[in-house]
Amino acid sequence: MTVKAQFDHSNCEDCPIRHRAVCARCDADELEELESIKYYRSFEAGQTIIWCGDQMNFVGSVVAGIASLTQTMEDGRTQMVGLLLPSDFVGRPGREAAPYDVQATTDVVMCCFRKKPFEELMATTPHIAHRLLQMTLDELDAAREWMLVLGRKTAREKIASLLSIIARRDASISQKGLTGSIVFDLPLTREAMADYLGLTLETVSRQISALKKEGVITLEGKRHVTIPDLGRLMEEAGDDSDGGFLV
Amino acid sequence: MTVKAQFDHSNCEDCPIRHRAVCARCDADELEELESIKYYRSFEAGQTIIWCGDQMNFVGSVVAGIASLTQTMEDGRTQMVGLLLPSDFVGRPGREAAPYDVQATTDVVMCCFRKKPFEELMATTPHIAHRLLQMTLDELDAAREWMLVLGRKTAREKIASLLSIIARRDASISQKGLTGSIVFDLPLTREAMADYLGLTLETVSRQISALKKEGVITLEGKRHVTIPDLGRLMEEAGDDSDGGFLV
DNA sequence: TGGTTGCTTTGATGGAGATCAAGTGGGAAC
DNA sequence: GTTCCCACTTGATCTCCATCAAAGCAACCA
Repeated sequence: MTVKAQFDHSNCEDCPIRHRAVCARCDADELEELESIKYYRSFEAGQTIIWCGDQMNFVGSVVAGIASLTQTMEDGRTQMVGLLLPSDFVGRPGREAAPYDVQATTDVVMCCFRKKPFEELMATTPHIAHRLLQMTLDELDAAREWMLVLGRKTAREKIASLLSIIARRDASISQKGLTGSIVFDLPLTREAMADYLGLTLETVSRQISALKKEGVITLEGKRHVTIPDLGRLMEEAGDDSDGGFLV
Repeated sequence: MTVKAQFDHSNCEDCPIRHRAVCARCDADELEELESIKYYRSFEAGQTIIWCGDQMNFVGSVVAGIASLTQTMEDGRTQMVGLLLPSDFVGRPGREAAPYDVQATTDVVMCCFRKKPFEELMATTPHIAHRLLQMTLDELDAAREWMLVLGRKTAREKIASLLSIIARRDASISQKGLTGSIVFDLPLTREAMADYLGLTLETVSRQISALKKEGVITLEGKRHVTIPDLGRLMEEAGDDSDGGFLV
C-alpha cells in the first residue's frame, strides 16, 4: 500500500470530478485502493437514490447534477435538509440505515465506493478519516446556518439566501459576466425551492417575481438567472457572513 | 502510552460526568494522556462561553448545566442552532475560529482539553477520531431533524417537539413517575425556547398554556413540568421518529 | 413595607404567508 | 397544427403567528 502522508490537491483544478472527499482521479494517484473499489452510478431526475431507513451499502460523491436530502412527515409535509452539489459527499461511514431520503433533483452521476471496503480503508488511512471529519463539520456548520434561515428569515430573505448560495457555488463552474454579474440556471423547481426554504411554491414564485421587478435579479425564461450585483442580493438575504459554510 | 483497542464504557453508569465523547473519569483509566491535559471551567448562567469568531483554544464536554449555540443577525434576530446538555461535546478539532456563540443558559461546568494536545492525541489515537466522527454525524442528524421542525411544524408542534426532546433526554436523569409520567424542570426561559423554535416568547407562552389547559402537560410554577403521557405529546409533535437523533 | 427587576401571562390588532382557485406559456407527443 | 401536460404565475381570501401593550407574580433589596 502506497499512501502519502498528505494529499496534494493543487492539481484538482484540472480534475473534472473535483471530489472534495475523495477525488476519484486525484486520489487514485495516491490511493490505488480507492480506485479499485470505485464505480459509477447514474440516476434520472426525480429518482430516489436512497430511501429513508434503507440499508446503505455505499458511500460516494456527486459527480454531476444535484441531489437533495429530504425528510417527510406522515401527513406529507416535506422539508429538504440538504442540497448535494457536484463534489459533495453522501453516506455515513459506520452507519447502517439512511436517516432521510436522497433524491436526484436533476439527472445525477455519482462516484460510489462500496461501504465495507471504504470503511476498512478509512480505518487504515487516518487522513481519510480526518478528511471526513472536516467535511462533516462543514456540513454541520451549513445545516446550522440554514437553521437561521428557516427560523428567522422572511420569505424574501430566504429566496435571496438560496440564490446567493447557488450563485456562489455555481460561480466557480459557470462564467461570470463581463460586468461581474453572475449567470446560472436554477437547478431546482419552485416546489423544490419551497421545500428547501420552508415555504409554499406560490410564495417562492411571488418573491422571485418581486426580486425580478425590483431589478435584484433578471430572469430569462423561468430558470435562467442573472445576478447583476451579488452584494445587493446578499444584503437582501440579510447575510453578514461570507457564506463559507453554506452548502 | 497505554491505549486499549476498544473503549469499554459499561462502567459509565456510575460516572457522574457521562461524557459521550471523552469521559473524563472513565477514559482516564484508559488514556492517561487525556487526564493530563484535562481541566475544568465553570460559567454562570447568561455568560458567553465562546464568542462567534473567537479563537478556540479548547474542546470539551458539558459536565453540568445547559449551554446553547446561537447565531445572531445584524438586526438582532437570533436563532439557537443547538442545545448542549450534559455529556455533549463542544469544539471543532482542526478549526480555528468558533462559528457561533456558545452561551451558558444555566450555570455550566465544562470539562476542557487544550486543543493542541487534544488534536495531537487524536492524530495518534484513531478511535478518538472515529468517535468524534460518529458524534459529529449524530449532531448533523439532530440539526437536520431540527430543520424539519423549524421549516414545517406549527407553533404547537414545535413546543411539543422541544418538550419531548427534553423529556426523553432528561428522563434518564430525573425520575419517572409511578404511572410512567415524566417529570422535569424546564431548563430554558420562554425566550430561549422561542429562540430555539423560531417563535416569539409570547407565542411560546400561549402554546404552553394551551397544552396545559388541554391536559397534555401539567405545570407547577412556571418551570416544573409533568408529562402524563409521552406518547400523546409525541403525537402532538407530529413525531413519527424515535427521536434518536435529536439533541 | 414598598419598590425594583426579571420572567411570564394575557389581550388586541395587524400582516406575512398559506390556502384555494384560475389562468399562462412552453415543450413534447400525436 | 393541435392537444396535452407540466411548471409556473397571479389573484382572492383566510389564518396563524408577530407585534404592541399591559398587567401578574415571585424573588430580591433597601
